[in-house]
Amino acid sequence: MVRGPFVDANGVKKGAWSEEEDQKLISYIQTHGHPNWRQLPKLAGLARCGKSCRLRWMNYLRPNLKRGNYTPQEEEIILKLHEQHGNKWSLIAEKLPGRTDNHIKNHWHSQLKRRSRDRGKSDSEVKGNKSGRSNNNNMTKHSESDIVKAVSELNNIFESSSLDCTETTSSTQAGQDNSASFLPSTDTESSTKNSPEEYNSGACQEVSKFPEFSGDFWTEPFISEDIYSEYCYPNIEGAGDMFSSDGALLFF
DNA sequence: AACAAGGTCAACCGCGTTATC
DNA sequence: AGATAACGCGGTTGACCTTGT
Repeated sequence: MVRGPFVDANGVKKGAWSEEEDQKLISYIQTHGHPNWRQLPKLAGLARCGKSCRLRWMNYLRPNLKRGNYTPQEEEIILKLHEQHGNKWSLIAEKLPGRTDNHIKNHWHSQLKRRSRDRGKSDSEVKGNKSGRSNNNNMTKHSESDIVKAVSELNNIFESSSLDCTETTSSTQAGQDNSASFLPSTDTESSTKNSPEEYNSGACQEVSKFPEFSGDFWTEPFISEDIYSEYCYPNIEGAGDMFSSDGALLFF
């Protein structure tokens, strides 16, 4: 799925990341943070450029990333925000905790672009589309208030969610949406070698303290970024500044 | 079963913006 | 104020996967 690893003329490694490289990057950022991406690869013992390290961390290794299928709510927000802002993926990503601009961009190009196009067609045209998923076809142009409302509803879900950091729950149920797979799984048999989940579990030294995330992203308590900073940036001050004292996200 | 076409997604590249000297 | 470095964003690529024929 990804370019095979190779070394360019400057001795900089490119292409797919190995597990060892991931662990080096995770381990370094865990301890030192990432005040300077340019210097980071050298200090971390990686033969990568800073950009590559940053991208790998931001899109794949960073704790609290949400992977797996997009929920209808998420897709709706993406569609609305894209309608309003265009290809401002980082801006859209800000409204979708756990999703990265790169992921959203990919999802847009692979699925939502088509759906958005269908919205511009008449109902009869859309019905004639054999691959059309009709659940969103009745949507119309969105006003700013629509978007604010949708995002606000999501924020309410996050803010109203309680979180007990000391609580551990049973391992995830078989067959459920793996959208919360950024959390380390306690089921070692089911974890896939080289999976991002496995990497992320290594990113946090005290993985057993993570509460298990056992349900849908939109209905389960959202994992507070305080936990993110506490467990994954144990040595970095102010890592949780982007969150309010009660743990609510300050994204909105 | 074999092949082709389209889909998916991690990663790279180039450029604009911001920070620092 | 200008030059340079560093960062971040959006577009694009390329290899694997899935689906259709």
